[in-house]
Amino acid sequence: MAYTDVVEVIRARITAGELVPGDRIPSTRQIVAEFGVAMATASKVIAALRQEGLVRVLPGVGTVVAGGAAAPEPELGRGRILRAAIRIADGEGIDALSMRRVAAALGTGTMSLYRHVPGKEELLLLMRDAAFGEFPLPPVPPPGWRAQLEVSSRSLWALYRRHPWVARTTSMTRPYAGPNQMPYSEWNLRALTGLGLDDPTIFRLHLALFGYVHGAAASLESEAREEAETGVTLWQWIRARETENRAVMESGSFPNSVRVFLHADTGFDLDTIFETGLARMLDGIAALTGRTGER
Amino acid sequence: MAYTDVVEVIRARITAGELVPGDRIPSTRQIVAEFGVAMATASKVIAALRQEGLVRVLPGVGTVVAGGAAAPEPELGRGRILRAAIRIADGEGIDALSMRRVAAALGTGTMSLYRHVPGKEELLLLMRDAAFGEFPLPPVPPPGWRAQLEVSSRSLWALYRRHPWVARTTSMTRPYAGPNQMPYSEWNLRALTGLGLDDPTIFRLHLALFGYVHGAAASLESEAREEAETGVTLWQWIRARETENRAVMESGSFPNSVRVFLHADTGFDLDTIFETGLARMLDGIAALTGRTGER
DNA sequence: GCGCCGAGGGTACGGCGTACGCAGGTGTTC
DNA sequence: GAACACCTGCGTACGCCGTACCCTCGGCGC
Repeated sequence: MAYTDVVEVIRARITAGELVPGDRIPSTRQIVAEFGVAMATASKVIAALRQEGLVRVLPGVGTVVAGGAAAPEPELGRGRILRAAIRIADGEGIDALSMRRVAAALGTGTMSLYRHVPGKEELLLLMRDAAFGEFPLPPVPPPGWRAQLEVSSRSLWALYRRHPWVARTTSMTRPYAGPNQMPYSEWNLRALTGLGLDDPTIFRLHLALFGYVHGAAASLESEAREEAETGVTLWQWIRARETENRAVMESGSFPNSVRVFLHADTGFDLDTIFETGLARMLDGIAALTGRTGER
Repeated sequence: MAYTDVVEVIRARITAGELVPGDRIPSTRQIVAEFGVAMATASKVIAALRQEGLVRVLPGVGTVVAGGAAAPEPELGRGRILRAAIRIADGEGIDALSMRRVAAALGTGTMSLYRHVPGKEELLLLMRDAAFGEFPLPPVPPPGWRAQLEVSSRSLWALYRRHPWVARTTSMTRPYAGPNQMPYSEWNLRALTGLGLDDPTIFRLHLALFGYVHGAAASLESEAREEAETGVTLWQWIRARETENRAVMESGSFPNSVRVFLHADTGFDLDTIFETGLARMLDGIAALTGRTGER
């Protein structure tokens, strides 16, 4: 039996739809067993099919049927892990993200993940960078430092709103380090350059602005989510607490808190709060530079 | 031996200072053993002492000597747990804080903690509030809204610097809720009241300012600690990364980042960064109110 | 044909939060 | 005294977690 015969049989299985793109064709050893040929023959069969472009060989996995948009991923792969992890973190919260949970979502073994990711911390870093990749800054910045800082801050805010876990995992590793984070730093530093500020000041202003956006997201997100889950506003919750300090809180010692918190229902909009603080921060930078926003 | 004799002996021990407020007096069974009297007699002794107001009976724990502000703590107690937990979090980081670790530090069983604390989340909340209690605001505020906001913000900053874990655990529960946090909110809201701002705006400014301090602490603390532990500055670390993006970073695409980060050694002082952002934020509020800081 | 290599994955270890229940103490009542 | 209701300390166990270690298996170079 010539190797072309075997090629013919396998090609027939593919064209018949018996094997669809992504399926594994018989391995060399299986060919040896099934057709009673030598190892060299089986090797030649696969080489011929690969030559035709009918199949693709994935090292360490096997030889699979090629095909248009069908699973070009080598089964697992960093990208699939990353997407699954982000989907879990978005949907179930960062606390629900475990290596076992990710593996289950992918239908694979837990330890298989470690072939593609060194550990959970690195996975979080990659997730973080991938999230930044979803919110790229525009290629051409708007005119004026203020508009530029608004663009980057709002983009960062949108990122934190879309992926709340990013704000809460920032401190787990060195920040601003991934390739998708770098443009943010660069953008802000560029916006602040040329205004007559020295470099240490530019650096501090950049960090202060990032810190503000980050802090607003981190401290407000949990409150918003808790309120959404329980339907209890902050002040209602404080009132409902049965602690020993209930009397203190209603004692009249905190008149301003009572007055303002009672209006919290109308004033508690995350985006509005963020914009308020951002405007103050930029006003403060404007006061420092003595310019009003032109480049 | 009449029950009054036994009463006399125990009263003598108390007045002699042999038993101080909070100490347990002999239990009924101990009285039976020590004085050779019957159970009914021992009961009568304790009833008589209670009648005098000399002792207090704590159901299920014993009878203790009464006294002004004496602690009736039953050996363990919430206060000891709290102090041990804070000591661990300060010294070994919040990640090292586990219920088992706290119990070990106290030389007690893990589950004993749950007699005094509902769970870890509540323990963290109590720790947070205790930390706030360490940094009380002055009883009489300085004149002018700006000076007042500076006082509270710097006090909060000092708190975060002293107990870094506070900044990282804020989002785990409802913020600003403990009795020691309330004065901070009240202080800021009072400072912002009377400047012609409406309540929702006051609320937003307050949250924005808190968010800034919190964000600065949370995002800078990890960087500072990592740098202290490894001795590697941020830029050195980025340079040392062996990722696929090293070429990108050195490609000249980020000229401003390179320029500014190279000066990071001189500009990276946490307190200075904090003060820079705080001044900007307050300048921004000043621009909004049209006043410069007077009340 | 045979060894190599790299991917997938199973087992196990130490650690976590905490539900549950038991032991041993208490003052009071029979 | 014995029984009772109570409270505190704490041992055991369960189901999670991250991950070190080792095994299997397929394709490939020799």
